[in-house]
Amino acid sequence: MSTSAPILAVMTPTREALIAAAADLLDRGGPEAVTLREVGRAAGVSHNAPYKHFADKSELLAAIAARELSRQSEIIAARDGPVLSARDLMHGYVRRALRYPERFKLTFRRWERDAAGLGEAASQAHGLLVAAVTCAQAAGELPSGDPERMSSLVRGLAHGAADLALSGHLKSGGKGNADPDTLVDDLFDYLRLAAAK
Amino acid sequence: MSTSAPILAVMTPTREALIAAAADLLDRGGPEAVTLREVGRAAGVSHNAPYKHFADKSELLAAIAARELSRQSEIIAARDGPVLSARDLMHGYVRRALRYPERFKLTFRRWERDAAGLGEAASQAHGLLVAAVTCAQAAGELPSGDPERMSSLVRGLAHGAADLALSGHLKSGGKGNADPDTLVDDLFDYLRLAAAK
DNA sequence: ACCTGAACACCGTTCAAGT
DNA sequence: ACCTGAACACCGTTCAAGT
Repeated sequence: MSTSAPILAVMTPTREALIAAAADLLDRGGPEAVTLREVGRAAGVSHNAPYKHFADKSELLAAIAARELSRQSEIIAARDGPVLSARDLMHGYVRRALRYPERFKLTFRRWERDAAGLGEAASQAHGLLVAAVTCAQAAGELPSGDPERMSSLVRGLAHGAADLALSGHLKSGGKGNADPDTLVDDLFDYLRLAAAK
Repeated sequence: MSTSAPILAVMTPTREALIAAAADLLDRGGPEAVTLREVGRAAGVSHNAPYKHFADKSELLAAIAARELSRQSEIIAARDGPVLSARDLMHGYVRRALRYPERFKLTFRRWERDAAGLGEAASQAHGLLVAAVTCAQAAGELPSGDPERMSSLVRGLAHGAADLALSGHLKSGGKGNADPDTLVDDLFDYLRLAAAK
């Protein structure tokens, strides 16, 4: 029974330490602070030991992004309370983006290939949202229609609001009422109105 | 009368050539392709001539971002036809993001200071949207309320949909109906329904 | 005022060994 | 199988001059 382990957990300790060190450097000083030499130093290995675990620097960064997407799913799935609503899911999305801005920006870079199982981690997180949206549609809180499409709509807003906030493009207004969480609530409120026809 | 010139037009030709060369390198090969040496070569000057016009590399990149925001405003303002609707404005926003993905990503980096008049260029573009949103609210196409806040909502969705599309996070669905333009239209359709109470 | 060439420190990557 | 140290090409930045 205990022989089956999560796929992503199959990692040598050194590899995991390298990813952790790189993520830490990223959080502290942005992408420019992530040098393979500093990563190796922080992980207690030589400056080119990373090449035994990743093809190049880009692959190490992709591993950070994949880890971040997986953690997002884990945080949601590990809740013992009631299932999160689509609205709460999006508030969590915004919250994590604002808490780890550099990881957020890194996660949504334009990655070349389907590197480091990044696609699987992303679709798993998206699946949880689609389920929550379907539930909200059944309750009449969201308009009916393709749940995938509705999920993309609400996530598009949450993602854009978070990204605009991080890049400082949401504070032009004097009242300061346009923070990402407010916009998420606004959208859900309007969608409920639209659902009531 | 003709003595007053646009502020951003006050630039030495070399400075402008450096920005153009850097933007071109960015479009072709992403941020990693933008090296000061290559920029100088493309502009026909030495590899450190940029330091006579910009404090460092970051300031040159910020100048590209500011130019991109200004152009966005110019494109909108230079139309001789009828004033663009808020919906068309957002379609144009998505269109430009997909056409120049690297510039789009660069524009929404987390810039340190208010570098290179980036803030002014951004608020000018935002002002055009607020005007269009106010107009749509008067016509009953959008719910009433603070126009700034409503503008942030629609731009948040357009921005997020474009960014998700660029990073490949919008193609998970099988039907492929979740492209950014569709999401923009969906939002405006739902908002019109909500406006009709 | 604007530009150049040499120089320095640093980084990604490779390679020949080492256990 | 995993790691190390030296080496190479490249890049951002600085500086002393040059016109």
